[in-house]
Amino acid sequence: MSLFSSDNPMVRKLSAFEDFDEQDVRVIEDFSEVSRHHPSGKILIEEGDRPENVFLLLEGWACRYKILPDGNRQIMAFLIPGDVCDIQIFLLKSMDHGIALLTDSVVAEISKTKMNAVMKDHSRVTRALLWATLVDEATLREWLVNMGQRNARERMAHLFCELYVRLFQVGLNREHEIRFPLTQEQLADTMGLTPVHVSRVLTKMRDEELISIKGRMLHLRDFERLKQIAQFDPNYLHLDRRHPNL
Amino acid sequence: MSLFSSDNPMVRKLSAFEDFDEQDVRVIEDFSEVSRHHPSGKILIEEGDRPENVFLLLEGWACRYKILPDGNRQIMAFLIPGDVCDIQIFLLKSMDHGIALLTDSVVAEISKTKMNAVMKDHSRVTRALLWATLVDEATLREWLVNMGQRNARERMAHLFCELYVRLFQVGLNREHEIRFPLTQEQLADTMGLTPVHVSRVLTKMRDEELISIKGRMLHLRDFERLKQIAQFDPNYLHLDRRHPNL
DNA sequence: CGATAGTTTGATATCCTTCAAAACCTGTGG
DNA sequence: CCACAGGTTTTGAAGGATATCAAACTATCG
Repeated sequence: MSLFSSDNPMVRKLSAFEDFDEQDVRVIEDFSEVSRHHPSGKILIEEGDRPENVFLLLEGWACRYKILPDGNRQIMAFLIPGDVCDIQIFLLKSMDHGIALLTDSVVAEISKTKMNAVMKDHSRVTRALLWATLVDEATLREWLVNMGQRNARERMAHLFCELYVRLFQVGLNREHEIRFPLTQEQLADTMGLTPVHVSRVLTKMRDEELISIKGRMLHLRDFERLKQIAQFDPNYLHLDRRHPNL
Repeated sequence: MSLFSSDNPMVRKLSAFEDFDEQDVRVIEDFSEVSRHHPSGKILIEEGDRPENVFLLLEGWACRYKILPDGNRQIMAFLIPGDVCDIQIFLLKSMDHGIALLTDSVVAEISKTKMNAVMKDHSRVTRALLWATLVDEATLREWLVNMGQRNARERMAHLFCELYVRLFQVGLNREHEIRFPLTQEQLADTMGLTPVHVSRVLTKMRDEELISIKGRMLHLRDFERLKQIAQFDPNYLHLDRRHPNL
């Protein structure tokens, strides 16, 4: 939390990296000034689009995804409150992937001019935004490790641990419990598995009292064992300043 | 190629994004000023290190990798001449992965002060460096797609296509032929497969006259079919300005 | 020329997919 | 409150892709 605390999810998130002063906090909160509700399923950016704005998620979940010619879909990231879709986005001529909402959400859009102005005048905020970009990239690398080196059960455990830590960071957890709006099909598209296999693995994990899922809530009943199964090391989230022992 | 052409691999690479003037080219070439030879296997950065310099690869190959507690290794990126290891690296308190040389190489190190000075005074170069970062991230996403949605044969084909295009971009290809220093074990660590299976798949691809490998050179004997097998779409490399039809 | 790293091959086991059907939710209209 | 529709989850049987283990073979390099 910043010295001047805030319930703005982006302030909470970036505070893991930088101590902000009052003005910094105002600058970040300002990003959320103009926000809109959008329904689940809404596509914020489509592959091929020329990016016009930076999106900032205030409430809800979104994902980055790519659809292959054969129709298969790969989800490459989840966005949760406080996350932005790439602040340097304007450098690209066209998007190489899409971003879609997974739940009804509240989204702010930041114009190119506003983003440039902030990056010119507010070095601490800029540093924090660039740090967030590095963390996104590190997360992507860890997902690659997840796919390459872990089996279905370990992958699942790893994702649960990551999401818990990230939601914790923005204050959206309860005690070992988080909102979990993903369908098993979306989980399958995330992990490179079939929904059938996801179902089997989840059933097994429930039987072993590792987790329970009901009503779109996920309860990590044995966080320690989940971390161990996943060989989960949160270092890649680069949160050490705040939460030395998650 | 830039208006003021250069055989510096970084100039060649970044020219895919930006037209540089003479001074820009000098700034980029200046990064290579102080360079050193290092032997294959040398670890440039180890997981846990506090990053001190930005590394720029001038000759040779390197990889980003992570080693899990159980000893398994995942390779998460290949660096080829012209590639840098993350210009924002100083924002991190410790590295979440290592970078090692895969061949004898020539490497330049750029100090924090030098990098900061360039980013302050040379906007075109800075934009190009940030673009390169975005491309690295996009490549990581494509690798995730590769792992999640493609089988061993398709993954392999995809990697070959990507490496050919990237080496083409810095002028290090021959006609459908590139240097290819990777062992099958390294390929396995890249694709999340066993060396045994990599061997079988490669043997099959050779039998089908898709590729041939001898003396650490890779020949793409049927690039069209490889692209098709991999569903290779180079859009994620964001090279459209230069090579509209690779 | 021998030592060592790298590659190939075979037999068998495991994980995950595929296909198909049934069961279970959840929200909606009557 | 019920019935139904659509999406989601579960279950079973069988097949395919990749792993594992072990051994032989082949480059490469001092």
